[in-house]
Amino acid sequence: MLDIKKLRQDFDAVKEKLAKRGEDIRSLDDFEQLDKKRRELIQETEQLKQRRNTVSKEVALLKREKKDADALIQEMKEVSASIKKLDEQLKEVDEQLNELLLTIPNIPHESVPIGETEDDNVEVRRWGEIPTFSFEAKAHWDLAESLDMMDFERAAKVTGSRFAFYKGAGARLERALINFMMDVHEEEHGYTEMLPPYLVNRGSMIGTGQLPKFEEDAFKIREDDYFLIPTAEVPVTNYYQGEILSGDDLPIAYTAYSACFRSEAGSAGRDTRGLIRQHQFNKVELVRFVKPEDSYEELERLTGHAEAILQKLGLPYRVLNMCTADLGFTAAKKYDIEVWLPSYNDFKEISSCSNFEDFQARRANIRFKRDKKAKTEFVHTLNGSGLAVGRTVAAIMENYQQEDGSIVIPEVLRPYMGNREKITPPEK
RNA sequence: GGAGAAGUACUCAAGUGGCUGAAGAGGCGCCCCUGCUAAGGGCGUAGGUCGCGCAAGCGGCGCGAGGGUUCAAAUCCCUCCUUCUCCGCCA
Repeated sequence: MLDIKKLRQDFDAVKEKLAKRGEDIRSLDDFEQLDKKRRELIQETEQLKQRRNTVSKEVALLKREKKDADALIQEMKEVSASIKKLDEQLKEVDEQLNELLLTIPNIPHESVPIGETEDDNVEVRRWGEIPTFSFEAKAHWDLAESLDMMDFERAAKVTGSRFAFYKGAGARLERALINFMMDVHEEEHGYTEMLPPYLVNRGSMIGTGQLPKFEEDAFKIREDDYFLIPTAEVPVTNYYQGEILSGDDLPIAYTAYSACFRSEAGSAGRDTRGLIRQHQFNKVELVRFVKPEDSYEELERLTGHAEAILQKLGLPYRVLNMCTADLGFTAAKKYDIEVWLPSYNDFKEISSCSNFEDFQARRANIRFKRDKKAKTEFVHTLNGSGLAVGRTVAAIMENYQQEDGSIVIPEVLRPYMGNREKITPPEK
């Protein structure tokens, strides 16, 4: 959510910046009129309320002295009726304005490249050697079959498309990666581990910006107003919803593993095979609550934490500075980390690291005080995948495959895999 | 899921319709006294948010949330949320 005062003051400048996103921001046109109407109503109703407060005291005084107060009471009946009417109007305008503000995306940071398509994303660095194979490399879904690591067909029978059973070494690899990632972030990067709820309420989904605009992307529980989390970002960021933190405690850093659920509405026909695009997948998430002046430095740090996992696993990747068209609704700046996937003969997103500045903090009302006497300020929130686990499994399988059909396990993972060195077909 | 009870400020807590625009205590801050890691005294402590204003300031809203009754609500009524106790069920 944008600062309403800033929007009021720099309306045209903000509008211009938002236009660069290529988003439909026609709703902004109503802002000035609604804002004006709202303030008029507030002034009117507050004036009447002040009158009511004053007279109420006079009435109380008269009553105590057993004097007649009927005239005043009669007058106040009318005043109260007017207040009620005005308050109703105000409530309606407030709701309209709020609804409008909730659908306006964040303002891109000045370091974000302006662009119209994903081709305008800017590669900022690359790490690792893209592997070459002396044989025909297989896609992970084919490897999964020959090594009996996953079963997509039976998952379709049991649940539906875009679900998977992990089996045997596949299940073990997924679990090993979760533990490995969490351990690195906890022990080496200073994050506090968290295991959040997988269902959240509507307020939380609004807080981090999934709602109200993108309700069709989420799975909703029918009878309660609960949603399956699309990412641990939602419960973990909303952990401090409505709170005022102490400046001394910042930055606060949490790493959380969770299953993630996405309806993938609008993704029909994309990435239909394998682990790349599932309705349910595992992810280790990084979330940071920081002081505003630190947030861009913190974004670099957080991105580095995600990259460290790929480096330890020896997976080649590149980092992109996402352009205005590809920023998403909530981010002021976003780096995507893309891992090399031989089956795509291309890089594929495996992590997304964003600085939301105070956009989420305003929605979720997360503030801090620098010291006891300081004014409250909004924190800046950041998050990033550290990493998407299923895609990491796919990347390891494809990049570490051998001519004999086996998969070499990256060294750092071996302690988590019963010290095995490679994955071979299960014995019959 | 059933039955009861409760939610007041940083914490504890008083408060059944109008001198409560929330007593008192603790804590915290400043000061005094005394002196050395004790004790006492004084003053301050509703923060937050919204509106008007260049500002000092003025005003509105705030007693879990949202409605309602009333000239007037922390106080009465309704709905919801949360917590606690007992029962049921369950990992």
